[in-house]
Amino acid sequence: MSVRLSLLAILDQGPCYGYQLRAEFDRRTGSTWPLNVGQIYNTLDRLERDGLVEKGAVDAQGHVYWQITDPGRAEVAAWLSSPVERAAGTRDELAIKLAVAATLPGVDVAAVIRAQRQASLAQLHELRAAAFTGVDAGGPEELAWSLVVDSMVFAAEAEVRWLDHVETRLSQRPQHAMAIELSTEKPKRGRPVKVPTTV
Amino acid sequence: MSVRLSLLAILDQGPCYGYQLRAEFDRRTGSTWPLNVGQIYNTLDRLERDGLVEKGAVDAQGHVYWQITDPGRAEVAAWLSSPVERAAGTRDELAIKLAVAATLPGVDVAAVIRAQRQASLAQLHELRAAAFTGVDAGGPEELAWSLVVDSMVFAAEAEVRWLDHVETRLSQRPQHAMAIELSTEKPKRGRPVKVPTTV
DNA sequence: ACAGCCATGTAACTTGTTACATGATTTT
DNA sequence: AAAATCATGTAACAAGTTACATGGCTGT
Repeated sequence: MSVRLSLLAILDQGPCYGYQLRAEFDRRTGSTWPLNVGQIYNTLDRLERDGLVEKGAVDAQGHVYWQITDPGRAEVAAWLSSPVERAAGTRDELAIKLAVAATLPGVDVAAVIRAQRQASLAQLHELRAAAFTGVDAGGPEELAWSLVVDSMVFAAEAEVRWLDHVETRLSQRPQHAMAIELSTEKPKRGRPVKVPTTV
Repeated sequence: MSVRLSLLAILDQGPCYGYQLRAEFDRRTGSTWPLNVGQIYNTLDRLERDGLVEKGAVDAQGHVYWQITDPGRAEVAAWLSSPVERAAGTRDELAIKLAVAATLPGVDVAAVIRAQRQASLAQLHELRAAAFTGVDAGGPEELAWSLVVDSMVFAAEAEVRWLDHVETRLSQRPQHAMAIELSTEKPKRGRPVKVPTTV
């Protein structure tokens, strides 16, 4: 939902045309995750379908301007005032992968962890180098870019720390103590979700 | 891709029928992200379409067993041996949101950060409490669950740290120094993606 | 003239996700 | 007998993403 809502939030500042929206999004996210132009028009159509934006005027150059509606403004306000729920809400690809790999008898978890750790660490170093070149950040665009890179650095650090943590915990017990065989008995549902949802 | 590949990896251990697959997935991920049953059959159909699994025998109870194919096995091997690329590859909802919010003139970024920080911190405390109840983890299922919760703890910690970091950096300069007005000039593409991809 | 960017759009597709229908079996 | 769980499936949709088609304009 972040692309959709980001575009909506930009439109909340004033009407834009499609191509312009991409540039606005790219600048504001430090061009870190460049957006395919087609997706803009796609998303605009869907936002219009949902009544959050509407086609506005066309200027002399032929630019098709889109403007936000009242429901759209409400949507943006709700987005900005409510936190992003990730921990319990969204699936964590790496956590899933490692949990599954660790509980599968035939899998060399240690190797999976090693490979991931190496890649994550390499990434972290590159990120730190990139972050370093951007500390002199003068303009707002550089600052925005710098914040995004920092978030990646923090996330990568946490990832490496967690990998080490997992490696330690797994090394304390033999591989077979972790493995879960395919149950031939009737499957029972596991314990109910214990992780709080905080919604 | 993680659900799809997780199911495939489980099938790599031996044939399963749909309903069983859900239980296997749930147990192995600590029932943290319970899977809608329908998605299983959905995913199996798509895996079959892609030639990664095939319908196998039906037992006396009427259970439809699915088995992995050679291409499927190769896919699992590739998945396990290659790292998950998140930092530069996948979009970070919160980073996008904050970067956009911070560069939008009319937005009270500080309030957004405060709200997020409060929610993330509350989540973190709940997670730590949940993790604490699980440290005595005896069985493999408890251990798997514990690892997943730990990953959430580490991620939440990093999130809070980053939020504080952002707050500090933003408080150093006035709000207007961060804002990026909608450009009326011809949009130019920003700097090319500087963040390394490590692929 | 030709290459390349500006600009709008369309069509197809991916994974994930939910709601619903339908029976069989099991438990209470 | 009723309720719950087991088990398989279908239909629809969301958001993201890409490839492609089509013009106009601009710089070389």
